[in-house]
Amino acid sequence: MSRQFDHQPHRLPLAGEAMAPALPGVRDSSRGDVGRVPDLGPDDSDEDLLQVGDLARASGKTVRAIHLYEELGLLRPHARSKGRYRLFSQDAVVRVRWIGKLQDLGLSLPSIQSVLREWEMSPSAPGAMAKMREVYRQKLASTREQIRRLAALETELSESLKYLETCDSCSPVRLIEACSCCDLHEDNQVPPELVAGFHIT
Amino acid sequence: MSRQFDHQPHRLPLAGEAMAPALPGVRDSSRGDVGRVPDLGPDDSDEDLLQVGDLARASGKTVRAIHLYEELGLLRPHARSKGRYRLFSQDAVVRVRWIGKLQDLGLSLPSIQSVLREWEMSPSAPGAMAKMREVYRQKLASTREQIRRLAALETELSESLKYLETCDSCSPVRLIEACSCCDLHEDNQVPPELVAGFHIT
DNA sequence: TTGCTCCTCACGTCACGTGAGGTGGC
DNA sequence: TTGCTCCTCACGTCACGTGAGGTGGC
Repeated sequence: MSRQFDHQPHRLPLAGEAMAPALPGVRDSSRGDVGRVPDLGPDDSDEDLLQVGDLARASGKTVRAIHLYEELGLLRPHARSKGRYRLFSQDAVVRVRWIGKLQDLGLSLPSIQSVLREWEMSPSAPGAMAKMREVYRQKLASTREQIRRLAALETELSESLKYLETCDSCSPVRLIEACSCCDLHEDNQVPPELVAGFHIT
Repeated sequence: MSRQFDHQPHRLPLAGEAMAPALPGVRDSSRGDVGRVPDLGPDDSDEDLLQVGDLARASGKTVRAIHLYEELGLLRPHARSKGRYRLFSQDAVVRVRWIGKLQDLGLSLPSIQSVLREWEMSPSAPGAMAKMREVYRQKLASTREQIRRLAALETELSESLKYLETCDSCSPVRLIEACSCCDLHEDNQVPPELVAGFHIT
């Protein structure tokens, strides 16, 4: 089922490895730790590269979604294998999870795109942080509002379920039309909106 | 701005009113209370009909959305005016709000469609109620889960904002690249994921 | 060769948004 | 006539889902 991290990390030969060994900074090792190429220079990021499938499992997103994020410039594979397989660094997991969280906060992918561009364009570190803070401050407010809405819905659901409990004592041969003149509910209680919505039109 | 209920309810001449007065149950009155047609039979629902715009405002949905719901069979106008304007009964407001709540609970319109069909097809009142309860029971669980997720995100946002407060004391000429070796945060605190996500790739 | 994973199009889906071009009704 | 609201197509958008047809690598 899960072949996530319970095996050797992927080590595919990189694009241009044999054909253009002069190209620096683009290396890794081949699968199963056999055929590792000799080091060609100082490089600290040639370990533990992930294929899209691995990244998908590690981040809880689909391969298609990750392709889309890359298309939108939210993500870049660290390298490509000879067979054009995308190879991601571990950082990519953080990035994809980060995208998911911003989505949960209500940002669209185009919004995330522009937030990220602004960040990358920013000439000043604390300036970039200030913009980030503004976004997060607003999202904290809207998230709290969203929680309030869901909590209200939760209450409505509970009350509707309580109301519907009474229906257990109704006769199975009763037709739905009879509900409008039902007197089983205590104090002729008016049905909650989640129940009333069915009956209408 | 809001012309919702601060004026006379709409009273448009109904379709077929002059041409086919024999058609019963399809009536209302003309706008501004002038030109009201005489009653043509027993009918208790010819008052306070709403145009789509009114329904949209009253339910917080767009006209386009209401058209879509009608297309999907989730809603039917009580009647049409001579000019083919849709005329909705007050019940429609409850129905549209109900749709919105089920959407908030995570149901798609096709799902709502089938829930509604099942309900309308059900031969037994308590049987229909039992099915409704099953849906609501599951949705109560998923809503609680969703609230938990959002609450966790809320905590993360708060912590990220707190972390970012420290950046106020950073020099404005600092570049973002310097963040990776920043030592301003207490105990060399590791940045929260919502902050780390920016830095990556 | 088999089995698995990946590749690049490219069309489908869901819940609408957004005009285009026209009519209704005071 | 003006101003507002409505009508019916019909194409656009957003975040993917879902094949189609092909290749990579043990």
